[in-house]
Amino acid sequence: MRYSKFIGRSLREVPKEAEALSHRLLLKAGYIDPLMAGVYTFLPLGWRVMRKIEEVIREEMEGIGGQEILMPTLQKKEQWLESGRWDGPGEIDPPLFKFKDRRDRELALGPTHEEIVTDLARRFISSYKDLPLAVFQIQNKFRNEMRPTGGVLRTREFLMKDLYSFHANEEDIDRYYREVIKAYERIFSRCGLKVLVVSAHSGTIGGSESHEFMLPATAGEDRAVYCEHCDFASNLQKSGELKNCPNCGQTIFTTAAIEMAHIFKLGTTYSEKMQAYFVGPDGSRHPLVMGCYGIGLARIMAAAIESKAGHDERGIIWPKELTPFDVHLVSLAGGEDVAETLYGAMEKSGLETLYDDRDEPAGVKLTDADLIGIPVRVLVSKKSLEAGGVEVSSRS
RNA sequence: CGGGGAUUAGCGCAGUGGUAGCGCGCUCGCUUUGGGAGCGAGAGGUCGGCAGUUCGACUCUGCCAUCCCCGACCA
Repeated sequence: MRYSKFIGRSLREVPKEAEALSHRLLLKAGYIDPLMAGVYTFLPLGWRVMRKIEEVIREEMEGIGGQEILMPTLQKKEQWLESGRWDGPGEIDPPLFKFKDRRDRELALGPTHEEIVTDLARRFISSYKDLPLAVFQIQNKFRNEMRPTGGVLRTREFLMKDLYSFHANEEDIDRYYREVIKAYERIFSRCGLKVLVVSAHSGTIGGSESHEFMLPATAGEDRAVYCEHCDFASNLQKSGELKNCPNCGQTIFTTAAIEMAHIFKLGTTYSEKMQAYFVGPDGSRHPLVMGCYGIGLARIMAAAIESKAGHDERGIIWPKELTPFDVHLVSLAGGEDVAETLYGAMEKSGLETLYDDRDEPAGVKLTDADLIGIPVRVLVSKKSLEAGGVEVSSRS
């Protein structure tokens, strides 16, 4: 794509509201644009990164047998009354965005899909022979947060991958839960993120056991404790302050962290409330054993930048899997014609190319290239041509 | 929801009780071109909203809205 035609080119000055590093860089480089508190447009660069993240997640979810579906954003009150999360003591937190349609019927925007998916399950799953079953979607969620923070780190509308699994018994969900953890570890490692898997509270989602995937980062709102000698790690909220590892007695470390993902063993909480049963080999009815597993896509985008390898003083440095384009082609004075030809050839060969064809001084184009953070740069100029060709360099 | 800060051109900011300016960006022309270029000429504003005080309000007062930061919650 030609940078001269982009909607959302880089900014000389960053809006002062941005404090978090990833927020500043995403705004300055033209990846996102704010609409209101906690609501953003993803501009071409930002959306391409989101699609890359989506692809990594999709591959890994399909790799563990997840079937992709798309459930509605508009949800009806009745199902939320069934689960007890519409209002009252069991009300979901943050609360639902609720409103009425033209017939005065109460609706909500979905913040998560346990109700919808459990309803699907009770109608489509009837026998133990149908189990296990896992479905996932990548869909916009709406949460009426008290306070959105850190740009795209915590928003009121956000793209989330949510996976739901259904099992005949505890042993089977234990097995699948471990598979999901491995798939998540692959997702984060492919996105260049070194995360801690910590045990956590399950909040208003409910269930018996839950884990969070935390990225140590100063912008994080959470705190995690972990042991460097064994695999003990926990959300500080759950473990409380610790000096020594409860497993091996070694010193415990504490770090600020971004919650990247959260997974839950829901057990039969929802299936019992919503009467989602299956018939076992013995011919009697049992409630489905459920798990749910969520990842915030924009958080991965922001976290990749917040991580140590994701930026330097000049701008963003994308990992290969997330970069919005494979190559950043930059023409400088005297290199325009060759750059045009090269651009055509690169596009034709299937290389995703961002072509900075603007008539701008070298300083502007090079500074923007550093800011945008595409890992490979190809420079064509009079100087490079005199030296026999083009310059290829790596952002890191 | 509690506390703090803010709202003037696309972005960053000045400013005064007498009807608004700077830098960047944008448009046109010329010059320039290896690290955010130069000169010249332009376009762009109901000064967040509603009341009030006043001969006169962007400026003073009140209410409201919106945004940011800190706290409790989340992917």
